[in-house]
Amino acid sequence: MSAKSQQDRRREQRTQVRRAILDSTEDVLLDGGYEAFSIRRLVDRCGYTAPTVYHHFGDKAGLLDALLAERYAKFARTLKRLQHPDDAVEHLRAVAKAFVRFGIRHPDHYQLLFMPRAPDHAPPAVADEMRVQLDQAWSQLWEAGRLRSGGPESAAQSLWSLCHGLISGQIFRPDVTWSKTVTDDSIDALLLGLVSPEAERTPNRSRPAKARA
Amino acid sequence: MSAKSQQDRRREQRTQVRRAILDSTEDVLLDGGYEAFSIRRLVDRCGYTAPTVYHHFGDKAGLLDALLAERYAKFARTLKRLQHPDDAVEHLRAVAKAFVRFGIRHPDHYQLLFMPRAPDHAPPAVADEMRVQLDQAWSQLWEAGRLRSGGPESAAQSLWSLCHGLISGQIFRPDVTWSKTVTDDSIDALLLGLVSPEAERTPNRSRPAKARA
DNA sequence: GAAATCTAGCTAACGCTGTTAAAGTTACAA
DNA sequence: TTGTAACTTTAACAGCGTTAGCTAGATTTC
Repeated sequence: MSAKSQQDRRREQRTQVRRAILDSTEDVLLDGGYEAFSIRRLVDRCGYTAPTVYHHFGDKAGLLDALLAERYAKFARTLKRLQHPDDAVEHLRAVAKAFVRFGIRHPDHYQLLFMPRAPDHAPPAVADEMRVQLDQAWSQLWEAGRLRSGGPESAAQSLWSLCHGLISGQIFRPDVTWSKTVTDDSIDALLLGLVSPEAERTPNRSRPAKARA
Repeated sequence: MSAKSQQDRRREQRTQVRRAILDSTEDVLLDGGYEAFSIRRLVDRCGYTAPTVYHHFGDKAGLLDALLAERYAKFARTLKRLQHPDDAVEHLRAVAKAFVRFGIRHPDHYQLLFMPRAPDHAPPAVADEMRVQLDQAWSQLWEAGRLRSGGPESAAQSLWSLCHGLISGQIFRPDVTWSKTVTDDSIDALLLGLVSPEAERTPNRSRPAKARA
């Protein structure tokens, strides 16, 4: 029992150190932004030295990935709460808008999660979960014959691209006065253009076929 | 006469040096990509030393801006050739698609022109010309009452965001297998969702009100 | 209990980056 | 000839991500 508890205590200490480093990472990130973040600044803040950080996280990317995995988990939970299991279009609309809002409110996290530093460096695997989730909704619409043109991949990538463009535009061009409705307007418009209303295909029109899509 | 010609010769020498540095910049950029570009690599290639580059271009951003101003001028000329003065929607469609195609074919130039390195660093002023040109088309549609919702700013920023998202997605995620039709599909869909067909507004319904937009 | 092993953290350094101060060189003007 | 201005260089600064090599301490093994 003692041996086991010793191991546990050591593991606990390890996670405590990781916790402290991650918290300082978040601090530095928050008050300097992504561009200003550096290992030097981090170790000045958290008291440890650079090699300790490397010992625990491998390299800078590993450190940021670890931080982002936590943040993404939180975000994924809020996205799960938005599900409209009965209406694929409303599901896509809600997730897309929430996603854009998240990106604009947390530009540093967004950059780390979805804007790879180099073309070959893929973002953390956890960031693809959402895409898979959305792909399901698109397949559903495709099987229901409600995509006006193109396949479900094309539609999924369209919405994905629009969201990314909305976020990075508003992040990187604060000098532009962005329309307050651009996010809602563009997502609504794209869905309107991609998806045909339910009534067009199913002959039974028990429901009034929706004012929106 | 002699004095003047001397001055001219000096100016000519100056532009020659600038030309040589810019050409080497292009070379380094082409075979290493944007990430791998550095002043050191540049001066190794072009024979001059770093302070010479700084003397002529101010700093790294100035050097890249100078290169990009040239490249953008070429690009703007090809865009001008696409104008459909009689049909604002077709004009927007053609310019948007050409723009995305340009971005994907010249990722390094695109990054420099439209992806500022820091949130406060605005892209070169020359890059805004196109936006102004497109804004005119949107105002035209707005005045014709053909925007389904939102104002012309919102619509313009929607299309702009979509284009940017399409390009940066396909640049930075070569691991994803992008749909070959995603650019056309998404631009068509967004325009379809943003702009109502001409017949909807004018009471005379001589045309069947919906082939494309 | 003593020896071997493993872990965590440190100091100091490497090679790279953008940038610049200061000095030397060259060409033209007075 | 002397002065002035532009041009180019050498040498360096401050910062970056990263790592080799060492020490102190805890854990395991004999």
